[in-house]
This record gives sequence, C-alpha cells and structure tokens, in this order.
Amino acid sequence: MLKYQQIAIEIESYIEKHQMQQGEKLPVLESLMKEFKTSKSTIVKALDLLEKKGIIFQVRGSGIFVRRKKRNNYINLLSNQGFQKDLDQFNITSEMLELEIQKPTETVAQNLHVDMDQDIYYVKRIRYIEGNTLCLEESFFNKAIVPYLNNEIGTSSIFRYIEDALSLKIGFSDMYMHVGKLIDQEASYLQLKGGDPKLTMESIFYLTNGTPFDYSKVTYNYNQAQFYILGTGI
Amino acid sequence: MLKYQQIAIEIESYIEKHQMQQGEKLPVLESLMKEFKTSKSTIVKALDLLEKKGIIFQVRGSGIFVRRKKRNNYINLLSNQGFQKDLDQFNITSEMLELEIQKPTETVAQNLHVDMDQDIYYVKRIRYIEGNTLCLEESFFNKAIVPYLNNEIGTSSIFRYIEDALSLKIGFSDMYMHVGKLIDQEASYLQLKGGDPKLTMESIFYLTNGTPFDYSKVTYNYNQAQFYILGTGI
DNA sequence: CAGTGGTCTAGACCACTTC
DNA sequence: AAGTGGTCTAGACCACTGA
Repeated sequence: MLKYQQIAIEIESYIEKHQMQQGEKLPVLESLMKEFKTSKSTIVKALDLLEKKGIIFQVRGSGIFVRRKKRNNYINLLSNQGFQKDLDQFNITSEMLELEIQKPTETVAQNLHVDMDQDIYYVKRIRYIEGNTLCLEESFFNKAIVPYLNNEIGTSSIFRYIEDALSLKIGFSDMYMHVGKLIDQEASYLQLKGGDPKLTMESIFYLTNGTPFDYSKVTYNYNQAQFYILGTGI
Repeated sequence: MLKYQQIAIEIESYIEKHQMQQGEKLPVLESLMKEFKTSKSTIVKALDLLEKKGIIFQVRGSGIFVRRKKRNNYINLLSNQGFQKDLDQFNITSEMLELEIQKPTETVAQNLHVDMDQDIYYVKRIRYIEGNTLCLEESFFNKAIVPYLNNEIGTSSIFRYIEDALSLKIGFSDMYMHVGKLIDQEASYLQLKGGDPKLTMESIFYLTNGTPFDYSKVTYNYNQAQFYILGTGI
C-alpha cells in the first residue's frame, strides 16, 4: 500500500468514524504533515484523491472541508469513486442465463478489438438488488485475456476473479448510456411490460495497459435505475 | 494560466492536430520535460489532468498513450472532462417559459441550504439540441448569490454569466438520476406522449467554497438522452 | 496581514515493462 | 539490463480567504 493511499484511507475513516457533516473542517495541511510524518506533496496527493472521490473539497486560503452525499438508495455510477464499497452496501445477486464460447459479431469484434475468428466468452445474466430485478446483462469477454469462466464465477463477481485469480489489473472504461422502451423479451426477464422505459448502458472495460477485455450491454429496470455522480469541477 | 494547465492544453492540441488514434504513443516524460523546459512533477501533473479527462492513459514501464472515444452524438455527462467544449459541438438553444422570484419549497430550501423566507430565482426552460427538444429544465438559484437574472441571460448561458459577469467560481456538483414515465404535462413540452420514458436528472451545484447556489431538475427527451462517461479507474 | 492551500523545482529512489 | 512511469522529499514562492 502506498503512503498517500494509506493516508487517504485513514482520513476517510476518520470522517466516517466521527460522522463529520458537509462543510465541517479538517485539520490544516501543516497538522496533517506532522500527524502523518510526511511531506506536503504526499498529503496533497492523498487529499486530491479524496477530492476526486467526492469525499472532501479544498478551498485555497480557507481550508479542507467534508463533502457528503445526501441520498441513499442511489447507486454510484463511477465505482472508482467508491472503490466498489458502494455496491457492497446493497445486496446484489446474479442468475446465470447463458455462458458459452462464441465467435464475435462485428460490433463485439470492433469493441474488443479482436478478429472475427477469435473466441469470446458470452455471458448473459440477470442481476438482482435486494431481491428485485435490477438489470439484464450481456457481456462479451476476450477469451485470449480471460481464458476460463464458469457458472460459479459468473454468479459471483467476474471482475474480482479477473483481478484476484488472473491477477490482471483493470484500468479504465468507456460508458455509453441511453433511454428507450423495452421490447417484450427484455421485459419478461425484468418482470416488466413491453414499452416500459429502459436505461441501456454499454461499457467497454480496459486493462491498465489499454487492452479492451470486456464489452457489456446492460438493460436496467427503470424502477431500480437510480444513480448518482459526485462531480468535481464543472 | 498555470504552467501545467498550459502544457495539458498544448499536448491535447497536439493529439487533436495530428489526429492521433487510440493506443498511439506520446513522447516519454524525459522528452516532455525538455520540450516544455520544466520539472518532472509539472509534466506529471499535466498528464494526470489529461488522464482524468480521458484523453490519455499512462502505463508504468511502458509509456503514455492516446485514448479516444469512439462514438459521436453522445453528450458528455461530466462536463469537467471536456471543459464545456463538448456541449459547444452541438447547437443548443433555450426557450424561456418562466422566470420569477419565489419563496422556496421545502425541498428547494433544503438543497440550497436556505431558509424558507429567502428569495429564490425560479427558471423554467426548454432546451433544444440541433432543433429537437432536448429537455425540460426547472432551476432554482439562491438570489443571495445570484442577485439578478433576466430573459436574455436565461436563453443563453446562466453559468457563463455567473462565472464571467458575477465572477463567481463554480466548484462541484451532486447529480442524481433516475428513469421513469412522462406525465402528460411534461410530455406536451417535449412533444412526446404521456407514459413515454424519461430520464430525470437532479443536480445541486456548488461554488468552490462549498456554497450551493443552484438546484435543478431536468427531464430529458428519451430520444435525445444519449450520454457517455470516460471512466478512470474501476 | 496572517493563515492556508496551490504550484513548481531538483533530485533520489522505486516498480513495472520490454527486450 | 535498460527504459519508463510513479512516489516521495524538502523547500521556495505564489494566490486566495477572512478577520
């Protein structure tokens, strides 16, 4: 664990433990430097990390203040802000519908940057949140990167498997979202009606070295599709 | 203009000008330091800024690479990634429906952190993108911070007015979104039908010093509600 | 004008990738 | 082993806030 990450975690825990409210002031840089026995830059880097996560905001000439979101029951759209902790606060389970090795369609081949004759893992799941249908998810994994998947991995967390068991490092993602109407087949999976609203999210996930390994298309139940984003900078 | 911001802009222009593609390599840190006659930290800071904006990604031990989004016709959800440049690429206009001074409702008072007897500017607008109805927007501005608004400001850019004319600095925002069905009144504004899908986005905007000055509720036309996010970190 | 955060430097050392 | 990005330090100086 790097020093600045460790410091960030400790400051965040401190805020949590003391139930600090929006606008409450944290100790000044000078104090933090002494407390953590480190240089100014390292503290600044830790604080920048917390600012990016939406935990604090810094005001030049004034101080460092706590920032807190106000609503629960909303899911964080940028999981990097919450280090996956956010989804853990909900009880999310998966039901596997299909899991097989396929050749990619043209769209999939393009998004995963593979040839049409390479193998792809196709995973189709329904995900539940607190027992309600959250979304229908179709994912395509580049088999050259994720050589093996099974039912057990699919019903728990594929990403955790990729990071822990395959020790690959996930880097960044492109996400595209739009709103539309459910077709009958989608509706039946989500226990809704054809023509009901849907939120579709297409994502491409990359390893830290820039290789795309997962293209996924997720159709959300509009009753559960509640997201928040803590924006930094306008 | 700060040095690291200037450098970031120049690197971004370079990428743009040379039409560099996803995965193309930029010069190494050493070269950039020499080229911009500056220290390593400053270059690193400029690159971190570009990484946060989704323009590049850095791979330790390997290099600095260009990142490019693939789809057009999608609106950037995090305008901080694009410095407002993103919306400028579309032709967006506004039609003012209402503009008046009111007392806040309880919800508004809470979100803007004002008392129930303080004055609020209420602004109701329809926004168009390339001539099509994009959204119906209701905004509430704290009059103590934004003391004056008129039709002209409202039909152009209220935020630009706040930053330029009032010289206030906008800091960060909380955004909450969910999907639902249009009620008849909303539908008529958006030239859609009652029961059609809608995306609702509630935002609270804060100045850099943490004071909330704008609470807005935006109902998007589902035909135009196409957003993208360039995620960094998972 | 004192207090506080932000930028910038020069350099040491570390961790990862690539050959 | 060489190349490349990442962390960390110590300190100078700058820019903004608020009493």
